[in-house]
Amino acid sequence: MQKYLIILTGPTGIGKTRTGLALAKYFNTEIVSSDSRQIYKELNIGTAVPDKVELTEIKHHLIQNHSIYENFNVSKFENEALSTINSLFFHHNLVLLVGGSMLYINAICNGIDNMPDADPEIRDMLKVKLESEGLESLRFQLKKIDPDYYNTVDLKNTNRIIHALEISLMTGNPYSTYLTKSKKTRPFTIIKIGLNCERTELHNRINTRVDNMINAGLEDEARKLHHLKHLNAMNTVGYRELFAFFDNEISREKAIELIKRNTRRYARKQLTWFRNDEEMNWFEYDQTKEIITFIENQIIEK
RNA sequence: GGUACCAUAGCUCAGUUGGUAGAGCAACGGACUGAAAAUCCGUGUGUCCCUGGUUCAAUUCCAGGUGGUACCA
Repeated sequence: MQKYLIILTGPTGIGKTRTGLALAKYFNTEIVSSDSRQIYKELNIGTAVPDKVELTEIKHHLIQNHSIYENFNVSKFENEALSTINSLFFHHNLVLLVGGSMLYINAICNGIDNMPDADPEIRDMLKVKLESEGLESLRFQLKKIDPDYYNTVDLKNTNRIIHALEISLMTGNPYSTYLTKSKKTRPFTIIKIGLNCERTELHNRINTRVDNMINAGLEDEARKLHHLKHLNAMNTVGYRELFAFFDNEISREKAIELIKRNTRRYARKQLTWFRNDEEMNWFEYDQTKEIITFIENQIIEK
């Protein structure tokens, strides 16, 4: 029996949760999340996780099942999401993957190369070096260790340079030797559904949603997490702007304004990524009926 | 109703001694292999309020109109 993974995605605030629930009910199946922030159990309001009613109506996976104290990453996501999806196929012919994290979705569709997780000590060491000697020094080191990657990487992107160095130093092999550029094959058929709407309306939806989050108590939630702002997981829109307010760097009003702006920018970045995906089938956010028809036609054809 | 001041990018405003204009913010485009809601790169998007006049040339000067603000009635 052919298995289908329906990937439902789109910019933040477009209504993926709602449409996902409707599809899950219709196809009598379960939802796997592909959201890099909803995966954390400590985050609620700011990540717009499905509420308790929604989570009991339909079984969700990879929602709030990890801690912000862990060093979660895309590779762990790939492994965990794939094994979850494959076990769901034991009882379902169709499974939903719902979320907007582009790289995570890409890892499910195309896979990601195998390499070890970065050693936090080596990363810290490189950060110290960055502080004391500057980015130029890290570039110089990368040029010696991995000239191939040095020639292709964006040399202004500190994160990428640090990552290439930490993997190279840890393993003794140049980072670029781990990049096979091969696409992994999956034992299921993928159908990609993208939700969208006119940009102005998307901005309105986002602005309203941020106001709703503030009214729902986002400030209190963020205040409790303030002392954890150094964690990777807390470098998140909706929290970091409030942290800046708590640290007296900006006003409360300014923080809310920045949350809206940064959410809008995130949505644009998502659209940039998804736009280039030729496999994406685009729908307006309220076309649930059309989406169901589309999926059914796809399945019948195969 | 009268007088003064203002009208330039989505917003706040510069500016052009007359040669079709530029800052900040916002916005937009792009890259993307273990931090990805991350990180990085790039782009002015304009009937200079409207209609006449002067001029080789008007967003700029002049007149009128329209809209706005302030003050006086």
